[in-house]
Amino acid sequence: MKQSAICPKFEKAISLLSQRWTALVIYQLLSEPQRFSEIQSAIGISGKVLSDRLKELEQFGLVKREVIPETPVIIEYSLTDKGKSLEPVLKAIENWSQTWITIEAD
Amino acid sequence: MKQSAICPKFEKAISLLSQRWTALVIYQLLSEPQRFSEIQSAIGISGKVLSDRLKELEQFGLVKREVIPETPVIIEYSLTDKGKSLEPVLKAIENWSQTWITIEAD
DNA sequence: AAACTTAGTTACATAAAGTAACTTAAAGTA
DNA sequence: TACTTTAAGTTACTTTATGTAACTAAGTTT
Repeated sequence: MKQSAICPKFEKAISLLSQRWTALVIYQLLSEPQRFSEIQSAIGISGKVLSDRLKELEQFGLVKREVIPETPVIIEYSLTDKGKSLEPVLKAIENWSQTWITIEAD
Repeated sequence: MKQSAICPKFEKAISLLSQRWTALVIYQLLSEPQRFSEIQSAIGISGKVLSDRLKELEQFGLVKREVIPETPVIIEYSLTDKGKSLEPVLKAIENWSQTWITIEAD
């Protein structure tokens, strides 16, 4: 029984990125900082799960939540450097998808 | 209400890769073709879910299942070209994880 | 004051994943 | 021959994650 030679850092990264919605939220924030409701309608995630994901991503240091005291108050989510550093990963997926994924018309 | 400008191919790729275990299974097969039980013990996935994932990946054209009529019979799973083409994606994640993920000792 | 918007939260329903025992087929062992 | 083991799954059941929709709190517009 040869046990997992899988690097724990890699495993942790994978478990982060393979949570549903996580990659899409990051991808969405890659273009620009956004508000809760913008992310929500852009990717079609429920408020509950988006709320969960943003908290996790914040804890993980990938996303920053900022309260902008305009009137009315704006709550803006943006990527930290760590978050932005995932861009190559997302781009690699994007690239791959253009070559290998087909969408069947129905 | 500006609706999803997200590319459907990208979205499909993301929904594939952000299913739990999918990326790890592919990563594992990247090194060499393997048998069911090898994958299972290497990444610590349950038989049930591995079975599900392998079927999905086969349907998706990423993995090939081959019955090798040795004695005893060997069932070998390997990546197709489409599967292998995910290597840059997995490597990008691996790279990222080495720079940005920390494992806390406890 | 009444109605609306933003950023959530709560309660409940459904779907996905984990666990452990079981199955089937072939092979090895007593 | 009967008994056990191994590989590759499957099944039944439990736990966890996600989805849905209604609700809240604070401020805004009418």
